[in-house]
Amino acid sequence: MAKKNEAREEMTSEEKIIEAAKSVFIERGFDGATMQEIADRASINKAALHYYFRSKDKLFEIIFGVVLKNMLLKLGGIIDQEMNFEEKLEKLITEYIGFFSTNYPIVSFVISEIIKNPNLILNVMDKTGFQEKIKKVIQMIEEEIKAGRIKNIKPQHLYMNIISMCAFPFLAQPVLCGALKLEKNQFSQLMKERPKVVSNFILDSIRVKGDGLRAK
Amino acid sequence: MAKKNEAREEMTSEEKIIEAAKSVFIERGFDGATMQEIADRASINKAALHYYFRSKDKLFEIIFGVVLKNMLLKLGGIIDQEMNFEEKLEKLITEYIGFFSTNYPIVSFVISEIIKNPNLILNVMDKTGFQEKIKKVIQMIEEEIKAGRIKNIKPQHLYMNIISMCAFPFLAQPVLCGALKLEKNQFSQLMKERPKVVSNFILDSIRVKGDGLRAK
DNA sequence: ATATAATTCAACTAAATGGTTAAACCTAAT
DNA sequence: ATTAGGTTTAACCATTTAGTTGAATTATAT
Repeated sequence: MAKKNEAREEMTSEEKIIEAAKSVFIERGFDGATMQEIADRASINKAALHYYFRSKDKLFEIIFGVVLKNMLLKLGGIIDQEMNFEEKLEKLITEYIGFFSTNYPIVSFVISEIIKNPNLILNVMDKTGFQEKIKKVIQMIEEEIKAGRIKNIKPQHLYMNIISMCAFPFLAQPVLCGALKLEKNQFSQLMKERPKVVSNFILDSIRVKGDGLRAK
Repeated sequence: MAKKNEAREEMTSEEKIIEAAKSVFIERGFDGATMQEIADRASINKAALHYYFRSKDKLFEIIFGVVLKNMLLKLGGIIDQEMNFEEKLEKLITEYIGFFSTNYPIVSFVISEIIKNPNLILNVMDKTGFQEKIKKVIQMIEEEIKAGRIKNIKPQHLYMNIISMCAFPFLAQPVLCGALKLEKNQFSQLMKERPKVVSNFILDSIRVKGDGLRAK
């Protein structure tokens, strides 16, 4: 905590505001956030807030852009190393789950706000190179299929399957815990196992039959 | 539309309020909703709103309870018929996807609000018998495993996989469309295929090897 | 040191919003 | 018809909130 306070001394007001606004918006959403709380959390006056960022909308637009961009950059930066397909897939899944387990408040914030206002993505998506990264994944899948190393499935479906199984359990955590009667630590335990489980689940599904050597 | 207006004439104020409040809360969330808009949409005075439901909080509590309960009842009522495991699984997936494709605003509303205030589930979950329904699914999976008809996987993980692949694409629809460069109609097309795709994907994964007869 | 510009602040405004009140209005039952 | 009950309304209140203002303060350059 000493570190954070030291750091804050050296931060410009603008930086303090951005950090504060990020945390408030993520915690409360656009409607739940107030300029006052953002100002308080940045340890500045509310008027200074308007001095730096004209309005709540402007501020939100910027914060949302930053948050979404960072998220897409992180998610996009995962699939670069040279490995074979199975290793790549396992790596991807493991890192996705790691990301979502740490950042699900951000993901949930992004999804909620986008559902309320779908225009919000349009600006950001292009600037991150995320689409190109995903295209690479799609192409990789296509090649594996063409080479007959995995079963035939539309790459978009496979990608949706992967990201769904990695992300959804964290978003729906309270509901799932209720439905499955899980305590928090039981849920955490399941999530620790999950990278292996999901990897195996997917590989078991898409590996071509007759490849009995690697099976189980 | 005639039907809706006719119906509204016969509705009590209380019913009109509940319907209006439901739509406003789902559309805007608790923070984004205003009592005025709810009153307007119910075609009554704002004071009448407070006459029937003391406060915004009280009204929200009731609406949220109703919405979540209906959702859980629908999701829970899907798995009753007598069939074999594979048929049941396909049926479950098909109906889940059908439900989420129609009701994702509700699902997203429920998830967002619960994330902001996890206490909200506690009350409702018990009253719906949802947990018992899920327990049945879990037991069914356990039996299949014990009988050696599907591979060994923790039933909770399998259930999470199923519901994730059914629900998440709709929640993340705008993001996925952006990432995969899909037009709305292309996305709809994918979602039409999805019940079959997901069913096959799961069955391919959990069927025991050597059962080459049914494969592909 | 002084002038200039950037930054911060306390105090304010205007609009929106949740909630209240008291009177008016129905609608049965007597 | 009258009355007693629930129901509806317009007008109001108190609080919160985004946004403003103008003065004070701090840093920066001359």
